[in-house]
Amino acid sequence: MASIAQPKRQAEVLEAAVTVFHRDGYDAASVQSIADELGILRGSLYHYIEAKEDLLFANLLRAHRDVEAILAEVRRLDATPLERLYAYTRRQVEYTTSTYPTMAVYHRDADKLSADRRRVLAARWRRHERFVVDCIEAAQARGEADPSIPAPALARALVGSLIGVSRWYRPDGRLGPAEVARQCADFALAGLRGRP
Amino acid sequence: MASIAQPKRQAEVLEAAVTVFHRDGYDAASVQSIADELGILRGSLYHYIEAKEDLLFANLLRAHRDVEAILAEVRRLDATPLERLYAYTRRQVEYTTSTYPTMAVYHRDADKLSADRRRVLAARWRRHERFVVDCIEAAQARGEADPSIPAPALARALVGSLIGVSRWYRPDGRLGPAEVARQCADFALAGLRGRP
Amino acid sequence: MASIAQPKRQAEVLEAAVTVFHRDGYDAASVQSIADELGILRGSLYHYIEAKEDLLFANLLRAHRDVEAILAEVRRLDATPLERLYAYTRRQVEYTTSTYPTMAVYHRDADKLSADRRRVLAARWRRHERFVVDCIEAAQARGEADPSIPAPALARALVGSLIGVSRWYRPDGRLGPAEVARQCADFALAGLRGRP
Amino acid sequence: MASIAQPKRQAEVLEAAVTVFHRDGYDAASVQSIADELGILRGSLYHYIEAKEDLLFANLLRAHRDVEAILAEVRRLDATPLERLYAYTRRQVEYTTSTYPTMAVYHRDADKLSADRRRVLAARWRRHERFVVDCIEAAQARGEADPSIPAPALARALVGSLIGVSRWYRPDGRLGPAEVARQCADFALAGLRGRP
DNA sequence: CATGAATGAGTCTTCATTCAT
DNA sequence: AATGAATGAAGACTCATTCAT
Repeated sequence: MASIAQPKRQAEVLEAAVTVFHRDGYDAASVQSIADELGILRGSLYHYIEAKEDLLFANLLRAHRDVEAILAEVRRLDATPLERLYAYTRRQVEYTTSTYPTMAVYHRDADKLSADRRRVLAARWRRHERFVVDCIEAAQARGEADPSIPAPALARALVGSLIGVSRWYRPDGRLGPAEVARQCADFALAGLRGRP
Repeated sequence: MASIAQPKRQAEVLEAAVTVFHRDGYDAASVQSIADELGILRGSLYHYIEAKEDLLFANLLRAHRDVEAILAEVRRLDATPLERLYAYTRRQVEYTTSTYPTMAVYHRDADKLSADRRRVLAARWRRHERFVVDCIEAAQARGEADPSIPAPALARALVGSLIGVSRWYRPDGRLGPAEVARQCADFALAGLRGRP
Repeated sequence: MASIAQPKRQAEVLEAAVTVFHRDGYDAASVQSIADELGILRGSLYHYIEAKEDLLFANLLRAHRDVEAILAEVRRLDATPLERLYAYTRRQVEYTTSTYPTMAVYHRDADKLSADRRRVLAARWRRHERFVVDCIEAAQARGEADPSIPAPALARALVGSLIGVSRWYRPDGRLGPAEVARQCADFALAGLRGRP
Repeated sequence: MASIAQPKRQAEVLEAAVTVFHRDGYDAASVQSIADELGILRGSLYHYIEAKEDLLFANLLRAHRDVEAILAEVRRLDATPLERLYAYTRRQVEYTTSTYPTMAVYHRDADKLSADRRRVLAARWRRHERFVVDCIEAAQARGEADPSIPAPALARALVGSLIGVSRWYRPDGRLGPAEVARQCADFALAGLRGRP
């Protein structure tokens, strides 16, 4: 980002971008339509960015910062591994639903970024996954999670459930973020525990 | 599809397309690169299709036919609802992994289709979901599935797990289709059953 | 037309287009060659238009506006029907010759437009014809025009003569617009009067 | 034309072509649609022709042969110049209307031919015009045609009327060829005679 | 900060034509 | 005669980006 502008305007630009990216897909979204969304001209957008890709990257980077804050918070919890996983799941789903289009864009369009930027995100994503795997292994060690499935596989299944939410959730639906988060966490945690 | 050609060549064309769509994304995939994959000229591709979109649609339609065959097979099973769901989950994951790039393209690019075609797929998708919801409701009625989460929510969670597989599975990974299917089905079924 | 541009540039673009359309025919005329005529790049042309067809339509619409101004002027004349027809014929031919390529393009390429736009022009063209038919009927009623031929047929013959001019007239020929107009009007009016 | 085929088939091919050329315009008419009209495949058409242009040229050449037959017939008439012109006009209009789409294609699309072929037709067209001009000059010399307009100008006006017919005539209209021809000839001849 | 004209590379698609079968 | 797969050139149009004002 050229980032010379006032933070407020920057945030508006990012939000307009993520809205359009979500609606049209990153590739099909034109710089024009983002400018339209903001009520400015195409050329004027280039005061805030250097390239269209910046708008995607900045949004996804923000998502990572937010999610990492959730992780830090969960880490600070005085709780068993399974309780941590439950807390993580709920907060993650709440985040996904309340910032609605962001995570949907993340999971669909992150790989449209340049190789360099993709690597930056991938590294942060791996740390995220590592946290989940670690929790699951600890839970398995305590006999609280299904030992017949390797922790990485369980982690993929758990995270997959969370990602799934960004595919179907709509802010105007019947269920609010909290309820969705509860249901999703209950399902995932039972899945982790496995059959009695 | 213009479909005047020999079925074998048609199938090759479709496969080349899905390979490229998976690698580059539907929007970023050029007709040129699909032709390259086939070793023919860009223009020659238009013997088999009328538009690039046909290649996406034909692939996704085939996926629906295949999945519906799985559904029919599962329906014919002499089993409890939960057993049906288990069988469904395993076969679905086996299908996803063995036709590898197809379902990944489905879940990422289906909404790039024209409105008409999107509607066609959406209708078939709803029937698919309905099947899952029905099974879950039957299982809940028999006390075999968690009654504290509405069936549609459980269905979304279950199906989300399956879709998740198409996001991370790679055919050259350590786990084969059968094993992935087993782990995924075990996780999802435990999730359905809920806490003991 | 996207019509955001300065009117002067717009007019230059239209004129370049009509020149090329006349030289090559609408279908065979490439957007490239119109851009060449203007000394800009192919892509730059799309600042002024949304599609090649816009260039044809805008030119033909302008022709209609101009011709309708002639009709209005003739209507205001204090004259007999036949005198009106004579005035109409002369001015129409003068217009055709002085805006040279425009009417030639009109009569050759108008039916290349989309159905919608063709309808717009056809409606205006019918009003034009109606004016001529009305004048002829009035002249017949006063015994000043051949009563043995139906007015619509005479109108077609008259208008056909005018259109014919756009087929052979060249601005570098021996005859100027005024002379051509006089000759054409004398011929057509004698044709209307019929044999003595 | 490759002309190895039976004359009957050849004629069918030519007619299909002129029908499509008239409907779509030469440039926009695809070889495909001509093949469709004949119920054969695109490739098969190339047994009868070497290039699409052959179909246009052959049709226009046939028109010239037919028109020249009319001219020869009129020349043989034992009549005054004006009577000849009247006979010429009627037969020409009858020909135009009865072979309906052919002359319409001639006057709209002849200049799409290659330079060589355009020259061939142009030469024959000039002979045609010369005949008309000669008749008019003879008529003027006998005081039977308006002397205040140069013969070439009158010829253009006369021929323009004839061409005009091919623009609006439809075979399903109210007027038959004979009637149209009479009206058109009466108008044109009165135009030639000029004011009494 | 904003404008809007211009760029230039790239995309999908069409189509006349050829040729082995 | 007919087929239909393949060609290759050309066309309209899009769009991210730049820059003088």
